[in-house]
Amino acid sequence: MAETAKALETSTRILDAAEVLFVEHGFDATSMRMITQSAGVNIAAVNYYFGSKDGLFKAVFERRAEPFARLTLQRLGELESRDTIPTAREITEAFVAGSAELGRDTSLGGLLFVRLMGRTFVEPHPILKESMPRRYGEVTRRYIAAYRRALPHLSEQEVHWRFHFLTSAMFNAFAGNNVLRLFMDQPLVNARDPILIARMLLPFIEAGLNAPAAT
Amino acid sequence: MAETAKALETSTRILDAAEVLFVEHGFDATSMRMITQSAGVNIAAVNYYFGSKDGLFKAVFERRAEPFARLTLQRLGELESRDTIPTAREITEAFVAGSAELGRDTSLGGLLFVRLMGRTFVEPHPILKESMPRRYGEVTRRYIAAYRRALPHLSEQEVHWRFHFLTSAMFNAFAGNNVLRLFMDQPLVNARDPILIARMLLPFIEAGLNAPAAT
DNA sequence: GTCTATATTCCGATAGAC
DNA sequence: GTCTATCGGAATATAGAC
Repeated sequence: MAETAKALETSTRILDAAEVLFVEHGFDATSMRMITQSAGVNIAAVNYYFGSKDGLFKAVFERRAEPFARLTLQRLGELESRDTIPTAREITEAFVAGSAELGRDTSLGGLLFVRLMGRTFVEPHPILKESMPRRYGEVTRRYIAAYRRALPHLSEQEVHWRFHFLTSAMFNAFAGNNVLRLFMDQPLVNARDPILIARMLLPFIEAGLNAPAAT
Repeated sequence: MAETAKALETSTRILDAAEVLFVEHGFDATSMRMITQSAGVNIAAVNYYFGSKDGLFKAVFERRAEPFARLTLQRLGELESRDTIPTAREITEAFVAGSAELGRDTSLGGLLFVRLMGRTFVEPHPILKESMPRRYGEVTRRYIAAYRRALPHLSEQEVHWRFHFLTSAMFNAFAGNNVLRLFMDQPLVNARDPILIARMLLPFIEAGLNAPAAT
């Protein structure tokens, strides 16, 4: 309590501004001048607090990583503490709810983070090569294990494929990366409401997961 | 026949090199020096042939646009020339086959193009704002119309949503943008074979499309 | 911790010789 | 058409005063 409310710490202001700009323009197209100007801090502050632009990017990611992993794992844990084996639908609800919930809670910057994820798939930054599996390896393994129990008619490989498909659809949907937005002059769907997106996603993914094995 | 075989035209060499580098690193992270060096041409050649880096990017896209649109439209046309209404499965096969076929025919650079598409969703370059709807508007409209006939239990909005989901899953799958690759140290599935990808995709997408409407 | 000033590098683009 | 040389600007990063 030694410090009175002094608006926001400089490092936090940098993280907030950088997160928005990285999501909006990508890593390369975002300069440190844009970031520091948007944050209202001095240009040298980034190097002082984060060492480099790469270090800042990693810090932006790390800040959201733990809450996201904890939330999705907790949801799955609640599901698995019951007597019956969770269905694919229930597992998907737990997984999607994590993102949708983060998306609603703007104080956590959740939607921004999900969009950043969507970006990172197509443009993986080398600095995350080590930290991402450490952060999310357990999440991925445990969800895939749950899906395998729910979908005994599928081989392990095919469960992995379907997890790949569902995460692609999900992260792109929450991120608003829409082929319709690119291909049509006036796309009919362009919603940003995480609740609506989750409602549209669930039947599609549930049915896709439960589909018979590939021939 | 006035020209003897002189390896490859300079402009084509530039297009080929630029396509690979744009896909690999993105537009901003790819410099004209990287491109001209990879193509083995002079640094000034890009401006001579394409006017600017933006012009080159547009040319890279335009080169693949027409064959892709023609192929997918032709497939759908064949389907609709029959007596019966095409099923969601058949429409999806026609759509996916277009990408899978381009992916197989390396002389067309198809897989590269699909990966470039996947990138463009998350990082739309302003220079494509006008040309993309012009090129692909008809493809999108006609496929969505076909899906609407095949899925009369869904509202127009929901058909658009599901088209969004299926294209996300498809383009990411063909592009290899895999959450597993990012989250796990040794992902189980990382295949690049378009035929295998299409075989894994189809049951998932078919079932997802035919799923009941969202509650 | 915060700031100014600057070092260094690389970028896209072009002028002009051949 | 192809090349060299270079311009003007913006990038990251840092040295050093306060």
